[in-house]
Amino acid sequence: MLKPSNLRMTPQRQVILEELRSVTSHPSADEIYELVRKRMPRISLGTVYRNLDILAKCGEIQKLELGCSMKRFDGVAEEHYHIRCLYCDRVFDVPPHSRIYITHQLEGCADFKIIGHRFEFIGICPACREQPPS
Amino acid sequence: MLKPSNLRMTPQRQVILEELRSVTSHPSADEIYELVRKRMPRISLGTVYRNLDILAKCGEIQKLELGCSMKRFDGVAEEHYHIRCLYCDRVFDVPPHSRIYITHQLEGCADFKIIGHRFEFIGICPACREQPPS
DNA sequence: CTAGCTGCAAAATCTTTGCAAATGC
DNA sequence: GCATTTGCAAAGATTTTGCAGCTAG
Repeated sequence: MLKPSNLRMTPQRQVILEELRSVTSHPSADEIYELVRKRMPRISLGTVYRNLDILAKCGEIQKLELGCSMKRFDGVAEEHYHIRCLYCDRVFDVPPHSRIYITHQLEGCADFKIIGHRFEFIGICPACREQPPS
Repeated sequence: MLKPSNLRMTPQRQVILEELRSVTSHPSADEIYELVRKRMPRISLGTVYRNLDILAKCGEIQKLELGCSMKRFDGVAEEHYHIRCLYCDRVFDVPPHSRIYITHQLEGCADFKIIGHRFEFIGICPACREQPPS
């Protein structure tokens, strides 16, 4: 979680961080852009992308690499798993105590240095179970 | 692994399947296009995309949703985990006996119907350990 | 025959980038 | 003051789609 000292806290960066932290919906860059635009109508989408990248590199937020076309972002920096609804594509947090212990020893991949893993549950959310999409 | 009877086995589809099954490199659509083009110079990229989609929907191949910008494809239909090199981005298979037992019971997500999971290891491959990229 | 498929090209989607002006620190 | 950041717009990268002609079964 390195924070290079040459980074500035611009109003744009501040608002992007605040808006992302105010929701639990794991929004895409474009959704964050729409949220931020309500407070800062002149901000550009490029600025949103640039700041999300920078904030993710600093460890302030997470850029999620889930199995959907767009990247999504999470204002919670602590690693945790996610579960995505197959139908509505919404993403929810898996409670941290459900984090699975993953061994870093993989038979047959002995020469690989394992440095992490990505884990995503796929399921059907309560809302979509009630009312499957047309 | 449903195979709708209204599907035809065209030469293009056949060659795409053969080429994908002839490699273990988990190629992207564009890489498959290049492979197929050696045997079928007039094939179009659109046809490759359309056939990869159809073959994946039939369960003949897998469309991998890994944490990289392009989708990659796997000619092995059986589910197995993958490990991707952080440096060179190459993807390797994790031997099937390393498959981890994942409980479908998730505390706190009780209302979610879990139907699967995606799991990808990130590591550094032997080649990149020997000679880190510049 | 005819539903499904192809090649081509244009469009769509998501993300990155070049540049000149503006601005935190 | 000056390196970083911004808005804008254009370009890039990947994937999808419309269409008219072709083809497997």
